[in-house]
Amino acid sequence: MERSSTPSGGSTRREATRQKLYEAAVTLIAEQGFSATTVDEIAERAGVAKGTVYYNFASKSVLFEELLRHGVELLAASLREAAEKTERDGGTKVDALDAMIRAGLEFISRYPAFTQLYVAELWRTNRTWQSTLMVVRQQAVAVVEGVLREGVAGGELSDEIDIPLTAAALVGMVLVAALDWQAFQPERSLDDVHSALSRLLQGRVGGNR
Amino acid sequence: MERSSTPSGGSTRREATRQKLYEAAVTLIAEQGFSATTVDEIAERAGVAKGTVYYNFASKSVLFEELLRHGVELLAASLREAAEKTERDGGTKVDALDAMIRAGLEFISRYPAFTQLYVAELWRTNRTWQSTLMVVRQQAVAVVEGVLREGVAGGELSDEIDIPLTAAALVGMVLVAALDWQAFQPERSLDDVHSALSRLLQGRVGGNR
DNA sequence: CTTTTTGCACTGACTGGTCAGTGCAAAAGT
DNA sequence: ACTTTTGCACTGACCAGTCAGTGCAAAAAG
Repeated sequence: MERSSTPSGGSTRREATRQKLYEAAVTLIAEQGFSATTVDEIAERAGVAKGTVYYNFASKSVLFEELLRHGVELLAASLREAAEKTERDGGTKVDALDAMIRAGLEFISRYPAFTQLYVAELWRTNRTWQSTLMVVRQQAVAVVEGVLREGVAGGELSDEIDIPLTAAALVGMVLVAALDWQAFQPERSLDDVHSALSRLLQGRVGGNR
Repeated sequence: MERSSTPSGGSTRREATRQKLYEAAVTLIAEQGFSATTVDEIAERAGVAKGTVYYNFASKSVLFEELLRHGVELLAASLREAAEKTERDGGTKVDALDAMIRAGLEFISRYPAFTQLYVAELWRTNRTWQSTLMVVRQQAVAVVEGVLREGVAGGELSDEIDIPLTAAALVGMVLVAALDWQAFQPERSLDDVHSALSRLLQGRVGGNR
């Protein structure tokens, strides 16, 4: 019957199967979208029988929702870690933002499919995922907002900035630049992309140095 | 024998039907995605019979492709217009970028559904739309690249900026900030969003004014 | 002027195929 | 022993695309 959903403690075999299903689903859904991806395809790509999908997940939608939650935890964790590391190393808040941009780019280049899928589904007016996605989004944006807030409090950043809007814009800038990089200019290095974004963040676009 | 055709182009009735179908399709696809939207739904929302969809468009995909082309032309035109107007008024290139940000925001708030759909479909690895979407994307990004290039040539902008990457990042910033605004903070005014982005562009985030 | 023809625009019932989800007995782990 | 996975046949809903036919107005014929 329904085992407790906490992964810690479940059998290893089951967990391994779920992992294979996540990986298969994330790439297929990123490529084709949720509706266009069939459960048969997911099962086949994961090398598993169709029945196994339904033994492990209540439905196709549930599989997708758990996938989203799983993925965004990884992202939020790596952003948080980047910010904290900068903190420990005595960097400024702008340094922390810069480190987070890099962490974001690294995440996206490691899990491009998850990012594609996230962007594609986030702003749907569709009621189905909305609640899951709101949570998921908030986790990522909150980390950036936290750093901005501390920067303003400490006088390092202008107190005129609009924290939620600026955080959203920064996340968007990184997200879209990264996807564009992967999709349309894959020959560029991560450093190229990082320094372009860094320059934008630090206002070194206008004025000749 | 010659059918009475209106001097410029096809019959008015046909054009009106196609317009209704565009409008119905754009909102439905933005809400649900391409695959999850049925032709029956589109026809019903447009107030026509299903057969009419196929009388006017070869297939569901073709309807969607023409919709994309139609929409991005509006966007590129309004960006171009904003840049040119700034030019005429003797503004700087940074002023032009700022005007384009505003034009982008205005476009998005006028056609939110188109923007949603564009973002959701653009980075799919799926082969189906790729060619159409590349063209569509290039039309929008090229306008921004043009202004950046002129700014660098004229010495107003740093010659160290990576034009394609910066253009993509700027477009992304505006796109995502605007969608976030619509979806999660709709009470904010266009001016709020514009000034937050403007501040980011002009590097007034770091430093207390 | 009246009747007939022509062709465009549209209609909606229908078809052939697809796919999420089920059921179950046998096999394979652990 | 028990949990998990397999393989496969099956169902019922749903959906893209088709097609024979309708309505209408302008043009041609009478």
